[in-house]
Amino acid sequence: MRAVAISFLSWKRYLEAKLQPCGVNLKQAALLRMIRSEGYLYPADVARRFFCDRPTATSLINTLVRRGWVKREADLADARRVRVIITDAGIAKLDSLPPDASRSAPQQRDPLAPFTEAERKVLIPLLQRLAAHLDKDSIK
Amino acid sequence: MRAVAISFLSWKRYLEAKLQPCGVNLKQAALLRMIRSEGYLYPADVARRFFCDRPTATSLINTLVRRGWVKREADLADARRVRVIITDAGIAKLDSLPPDASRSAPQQRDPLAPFTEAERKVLIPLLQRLAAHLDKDSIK
DNA sequence: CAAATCTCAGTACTACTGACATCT
DNA sequence: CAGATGTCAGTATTACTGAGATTT
Repeated sequence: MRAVAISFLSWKRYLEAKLQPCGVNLKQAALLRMIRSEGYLYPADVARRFFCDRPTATSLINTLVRRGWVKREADLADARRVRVIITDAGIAKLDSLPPDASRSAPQQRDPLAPFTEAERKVLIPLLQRLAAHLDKDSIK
Repeated sequence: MRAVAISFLSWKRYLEAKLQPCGVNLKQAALLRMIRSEGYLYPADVARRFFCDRPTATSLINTLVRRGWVKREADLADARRVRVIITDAGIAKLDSLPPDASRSAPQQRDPLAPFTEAERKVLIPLLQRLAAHLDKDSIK
């Protein structure tokens, strides 16, 4: 897990440095991308995906609302719930980000650079199994 | 990198929940462990190891000083520098932590549980190479 | 009424920038 | 003096707890 932590933290710091001129941090960019691709998210979804509590999700959402990148919308099916949707400004902001500033789509600094094709074929499925294993358990 | 992020964040949340009753978070525990094992650290070391800036390292150290777990000491060889050393209370606190609450020494929830012995022998070196690759680049 | 969902108030910690004092 | 090291002030974000409003 030490190697996982170093990998993640190095990568995070690299991406944050890259995103910073855009006025976005890693979590904000990831959240915007999720909302755009899914159409909307409930605050509880946000909390689950970011491994945080619901009040924390509220503040994550609030910072994006303050920037004008997302907004809240009533959910007609269940009035307890709120849909978080992306705004035009949010889409524009996402489009303005450097293309490799994502956890999943690297280019300039390729995490896989030091590995051969055969090693990648082994490493990637193993990593995905590790993530699935740890993630599953974390849903208390 | 997505799998790496999910693995790390799930693991982090699990450990933080475990450490919380002790009044320590993951970074604090890791820092205490580093200081104990190395004897002392300079603030610049702390910044490098936690992938943060020097002022942030100062506040990490300050929170531990406030708790009485570490203290600062003059460095005789270079008067610009400060050594951060652990106190008796810090050692006692470390010893009181649950044994598997570390990034490196898991027990109750084994991250490697779903893997066979052969798979572990493959995954671990690959992960260490990934960490070394990303970490190296991050030293600007 | 019990449970789910969300938010608010308050607190603490993390992280950065910019500035500055000190020492090599 | 240039460079390295550490800290301070100020600000913003993240994260939690505890409480409360609303809806199912």
